[in-house]
Amino acid sequence: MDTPEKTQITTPLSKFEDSPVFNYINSLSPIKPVKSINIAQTFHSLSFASLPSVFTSPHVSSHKETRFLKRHNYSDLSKPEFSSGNGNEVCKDEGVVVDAAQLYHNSAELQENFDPGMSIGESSVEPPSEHLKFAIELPQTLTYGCGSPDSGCGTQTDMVSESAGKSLSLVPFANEASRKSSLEGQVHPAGLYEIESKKEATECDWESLISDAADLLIFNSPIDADGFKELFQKSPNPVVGFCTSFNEMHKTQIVNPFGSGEQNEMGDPSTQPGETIELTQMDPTQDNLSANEDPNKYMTSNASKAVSNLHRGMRRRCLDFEKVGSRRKNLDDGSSSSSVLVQLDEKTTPKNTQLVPVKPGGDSSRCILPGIGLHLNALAINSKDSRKIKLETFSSSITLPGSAASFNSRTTDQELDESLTLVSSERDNDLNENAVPLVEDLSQTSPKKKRRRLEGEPEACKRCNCKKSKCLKLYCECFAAGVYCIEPCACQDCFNKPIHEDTVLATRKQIESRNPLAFAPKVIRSSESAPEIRDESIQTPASARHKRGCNCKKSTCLKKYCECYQGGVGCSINCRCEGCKNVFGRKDGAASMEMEDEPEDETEASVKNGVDKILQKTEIQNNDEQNPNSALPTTPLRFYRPQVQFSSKGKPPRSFLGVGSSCGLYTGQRNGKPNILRPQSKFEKQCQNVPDDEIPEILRENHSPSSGIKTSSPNSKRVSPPQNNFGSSSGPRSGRKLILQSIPSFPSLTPHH
DNA sequence: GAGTTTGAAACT
DNA sequence: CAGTTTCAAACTC
Repeated sequence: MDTPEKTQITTPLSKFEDSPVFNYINSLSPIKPVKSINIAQTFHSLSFASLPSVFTSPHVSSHKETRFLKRHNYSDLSKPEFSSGNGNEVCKDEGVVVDAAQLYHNSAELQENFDPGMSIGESSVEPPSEHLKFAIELPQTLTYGCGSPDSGCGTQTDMVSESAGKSLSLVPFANEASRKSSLEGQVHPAGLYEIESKKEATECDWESLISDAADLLIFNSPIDADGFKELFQKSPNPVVGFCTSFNEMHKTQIVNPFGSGEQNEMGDPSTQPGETIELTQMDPTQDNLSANEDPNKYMTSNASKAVSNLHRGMRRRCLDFEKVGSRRKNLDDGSSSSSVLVQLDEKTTPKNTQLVPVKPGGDSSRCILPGIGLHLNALAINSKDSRKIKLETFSSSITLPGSAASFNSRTTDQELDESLTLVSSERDNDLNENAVPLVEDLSQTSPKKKRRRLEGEPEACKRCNCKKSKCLKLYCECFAAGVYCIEPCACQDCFNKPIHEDTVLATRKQIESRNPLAFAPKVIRSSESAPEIRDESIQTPASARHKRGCNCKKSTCLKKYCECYQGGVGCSINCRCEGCKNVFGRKDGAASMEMEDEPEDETEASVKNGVDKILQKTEIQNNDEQNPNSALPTTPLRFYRPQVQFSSKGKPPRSFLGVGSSCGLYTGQRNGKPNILRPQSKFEKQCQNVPDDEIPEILRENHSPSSGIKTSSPNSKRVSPPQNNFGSSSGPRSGRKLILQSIPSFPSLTPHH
């Protein structure tokens, strides 16, 4: 209201009032413009903020359609429909400022009618983009809406739903919305007015739709919805509540690779290279404060920014792949060095891969991202599934009651940052390590040579030293990790830079075409096992496995030459190694680590001693690595203990996470990101769960109990149980199922429904 | 820092 | 799929 925009809006309304049409409308609807406006704004702000990245707007699609299409291949068929439909609608919408004003008004009224809880919950659920989308549709709705005042929400809702194409449309919306969430931020001031009005209207529609469709689609369990609502309701200031919830969501999203699709959009003008900011730093509290101070302002121009920022943070952490845009240039300038290549959902399909440079100053998360991205990519294979994951994550975070709530609260951005940092450190996975320097690392940007870095700086991101591969082959650690080479790299003729993005992407595609999992984490870690690992020194063998297995002949799998060893995982049946003495688990099934279980003196005694040395060298960093284990907490409590207890014995040379981050692995693996969360919150759990289903078969091999590998492999015996999910008594699947149950709301959103 | 070893990646 | 070559990290001195 205070904002100029609002003022503008009101003005038009006054003018309209004079018009016969307006009068007619008024006669029809008791709604009063003024009041509605205020309310509308409130909602607007809320809705705006609330808009989850999850959903995209048609506009976005129009703008970036190409990218979206690529990435969102997985998206449901329905989606395309939307996009097409939206595109048409959008055209219509454009230039409809006046209508928009009315819409705005109407929407405000509608909002009033809405149940705050519902709207809020809805809004939170909704992606920002959706507003746009709805806005697009609104024009039509508007006309109708005018006709029937009472219809208000209901009418619009119906209209919307119709335009959308049906209840199912919600799902697609969500997908698109996620994509386009960034759009809002990008919107130009000129268009802002329209957009806002549209947004409001959209919100109304959205809310109404949700309310109507909620039963059908979104929330499988009322609990989820309620829980979500509670978040908002709890906070005295809806805005604040929203922010909080929003942040949480973002966190979740961050963890969730799938949100990546949006990242691109985030880029926008608003996203300046310099700005790249890290959401991590963004303090939810601050956001809230700002919102409180000037909600309207916050909501409007700032709101978009805030949202975009949040998204950005999320995205960046998660993986921004393509947004290179303006940033890239800056990066290229050499300002920053580190850039991260992240693969989006598309990665599921090799072709879609995209790289995004990240600023050096960027988040610590960067390092993580690459891995995550990759992992995600792998996971992404099932686009649908990916969605589920997202949703699940979201819902889970939201849904959790009491303890859960606490958990969520914890997962503030800061926490996330921390967790990310930890993860990153932890995760020096094969892939990730080198990939991106942490923020801290960035400071180190000093041209230390890689070796130095490796030796002295365990955590430091790896840097390559390629001379002939041009950093466009998997030989290059940076490239393999999905990150751009940075200044510290000693590579020659490097093409793995933002400047050569096209080349990099093309090369990646080529490699992926050859081997879709080429950029997937080499080490797959079953999240399930993690929990157990903690207590026990290292059960890694079981918990994690190298994707393809090693082929060591002379190193006896006791040196970093061995990828299994390097990844801190035991050798498995997949390995063709000779004379395996892998401390983390021998191919033959004997895991030195497992000694506890099966004390094979040979392995341990002899190996251990030697190993210990090695480990010590490699080491240290392992502290973080240990975390990985911690990361896998099955129970919420575990979250609190990020640090794992690695047995004094062996710390894996590198982070286990590699894999998964699992949840992505993170979920592991790359997913890790999610897993990433040091505390590993639900998110991780979810991720973990997800992985089984979503992880590519290859990845699964090791993990899934079903996989022949596991069963066959000696290690698998031990491992398999844990792997199965959390190793909890519940049994592998059961654990997962449980999670899913908790998550229900999101799944419902998925196209399935 | 130079040279060697090693095994993955790439190629045939 | 197997064998060979290429490559860069890991390692040694």
